[in-house]
Amino acid sequence: MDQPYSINTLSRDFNVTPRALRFYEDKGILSPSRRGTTRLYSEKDRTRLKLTLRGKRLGLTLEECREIIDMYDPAQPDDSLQLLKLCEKIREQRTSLVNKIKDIEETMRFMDDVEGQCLEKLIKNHS
Amino acid sequence: MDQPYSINTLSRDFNVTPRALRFYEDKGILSPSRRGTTRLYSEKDRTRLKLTLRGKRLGLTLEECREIIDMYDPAQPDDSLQLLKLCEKIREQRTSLVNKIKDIEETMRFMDDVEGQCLEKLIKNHS
DNA sequence: TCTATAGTTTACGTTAACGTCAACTTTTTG
DNA sequence: CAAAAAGTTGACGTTAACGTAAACTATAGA
Repeated sequence: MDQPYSINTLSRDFNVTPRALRFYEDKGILSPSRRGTTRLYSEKDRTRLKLTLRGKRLGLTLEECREIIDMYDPAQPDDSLQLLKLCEKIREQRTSLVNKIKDIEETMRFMDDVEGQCLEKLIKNHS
Repeated sequence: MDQPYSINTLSRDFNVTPRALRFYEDKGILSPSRRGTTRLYSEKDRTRLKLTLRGKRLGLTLEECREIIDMYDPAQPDDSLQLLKLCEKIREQRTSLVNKIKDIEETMRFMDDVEGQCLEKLIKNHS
């Protein structure tokens, strides 16, 4: 269940290169333990990697991904002020996500429009 | 109504630098006319710029933006085969957008989760 | 007409996110 | 135990998307 993953296994599972995994480690996104010099990735690393790749698909930078991911770390602060700051960050992220959805919806409408014109021409060609 | 825009006006309107506008021209996204050597941007350029920036916010490359934008050009083909290919492209783009929405929804759920934990701790701190 | 102001081209610099060797060191396995 | 397989650390290369500075040119207002 909680067996560690080698760098090659993880890279195959997520379809990224080992180089990328080492790079993410450099950027503080992953922090595999070591057996000697060999990296051992945990379930937590898998989760963080998954969140990172999801963020990338949405156009976030690795730095932005890390910001989001670090929110989740059980090492969350106990300090009320810090917790409130976290809540504010969450609010900002939500706004940004809502805006992205709006962008997507508008792009969808754009596609509909283009498709409409396209079909019209196709029909015309066959009459 | 259809007065042309200077490079500075356009850059202010969309909050991008003149350098970026020239760069987009280099990449075939914008194609302003000229009065002498000075660029004159049309309404069409504004539209294309708007679509480009929208694409960028969704994490598309300029090249991908151009692909989408070029679909709309009234210079659409009359050739049925080309039109069908365009339809296929539209289908692919839709799939990609739907996937992005899924990613956003999952990220939203993630945020909810983090916020939940956060509020829990805050309440605990005040009891 | 003179001088700001706006605009142009050319070209090198920069940052993010890896790719691609090279040169070793460990493991693992037949 | 020897050779192949897996992994490691540099370190330089690459692409996208501009930033930035230099050196002019054109145009517009006092």
